[in-house]
Amino acid sequence: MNIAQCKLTLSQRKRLDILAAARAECLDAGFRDTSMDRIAESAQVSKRTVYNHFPSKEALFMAIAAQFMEELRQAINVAYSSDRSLDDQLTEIANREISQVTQPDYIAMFRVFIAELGTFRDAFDDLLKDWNGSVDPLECWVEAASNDGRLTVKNSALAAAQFYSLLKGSLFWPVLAGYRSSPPEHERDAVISEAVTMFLARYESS
Amino acid sequence: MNIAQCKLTLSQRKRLDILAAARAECLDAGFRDTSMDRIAESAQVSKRTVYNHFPSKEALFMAIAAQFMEELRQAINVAYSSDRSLDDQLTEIANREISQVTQPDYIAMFRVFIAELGTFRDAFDDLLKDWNGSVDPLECWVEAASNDGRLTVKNSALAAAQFYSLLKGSLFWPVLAGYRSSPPEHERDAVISEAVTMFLARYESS
DNA sequence: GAAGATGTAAACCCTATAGTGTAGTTTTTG
DNA sequence: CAAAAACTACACTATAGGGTTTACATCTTC
Repeated sequence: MNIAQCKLTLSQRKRLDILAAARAECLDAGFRDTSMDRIAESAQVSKRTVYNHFPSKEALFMAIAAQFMEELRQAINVAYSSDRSLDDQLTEIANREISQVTQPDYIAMFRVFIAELGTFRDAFDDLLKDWNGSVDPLECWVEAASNDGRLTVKNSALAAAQFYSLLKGSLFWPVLAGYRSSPPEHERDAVISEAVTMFLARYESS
Repeated sequence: MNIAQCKLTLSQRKRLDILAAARAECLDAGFRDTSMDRIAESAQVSKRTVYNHFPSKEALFMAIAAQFMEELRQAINVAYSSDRSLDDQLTEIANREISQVTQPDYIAMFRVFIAELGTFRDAFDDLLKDWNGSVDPLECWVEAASNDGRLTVKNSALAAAQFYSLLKGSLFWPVLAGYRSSPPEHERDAVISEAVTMFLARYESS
């Protein structure tokens, strides 16, 4: 459970230990079903120390959420290339997206957040504000391909959303919602390939 | 909060009152954050009566889940028509699906279930068993249109899933996950129209 | 090496809530 | 109407868990 020691002060190390432990416990049992006592024990830290770093359970949870979103911000940066086929590039984008989105931890964390949406809506809204402000890399890609004359797209934001929808609608959301299990590799590939085909059938310049 | 009186015995009425109250409280605050006392009060029933009908909070919750799924089973039955344009028929299917799926109560209930997924996974799996066994009406529609020679589809299940994905990926899932608010009417229409266009661009027989 | 920040352990308070037991009242039913 | 079944009010148990306090130990930094 301990983080690599590095050159951090004891206090900083403990803080990271607490965050890591809290996160692990959340993924394992959900935020509601873990207690500050358990988190402290799992982090090998006294309960009081937890409260020294985080004034309340709520604050600890929001710190986890912020940390998680920070990780997601390492966004997929797919630059458009006029040399490679569109099919190739879209398949690569899709594979990266799906790799991220099918990680068990990602799904579990997402579920935990949805579960707490009712309680923490305001705090979440704050976190989402700048996230929603950022530009979607796929949208940029679509625009670039459009400017290059290889796609005919009017609304690139909508087109990008459509592509994501085709992927996640089969491979992510139903798993998150718990009405199907994680898709096997061959299905993953089939869905991606069909999404690319459909997208190009609609938007590729003739 | 009372159900229409009809010719039910007192006991039956109470049972329905309890279910309705529990459901309302769930939608309002989530299952975890409502108590049996509150449910009893809201149903205008003594707490003991609640426990006479449902042996535990868990049992009560699963009864709500079963009731909810039963309602959803009143599935959309869109018969394929060889007279009407495909565009028209798909738009109608989409509108019905989206109407259902954008109801605030539907979304809230879905969220509650996701929140409890960790705790009740086994019980949910039982509920899902026969739900997953049933045939998807859109899949039937696609097959009918295919047999009629107006669509060229190899995998109709996947094609149906793609169509749903295009709709829900913009209009439902992000709302459920809480990272966007309910879409305004004009966006709803635009997404539906673009989904239909994309679907036909891919599958309509030339 | 001393001051001040930080960590530790354990007891403690307070509140919420699932679930039960009981004694008495109302509704259903034969 | 009488018996059985269901409902009610209410007190009670048991437990969990967030958060605080205290007395003492350890680490960081000047």
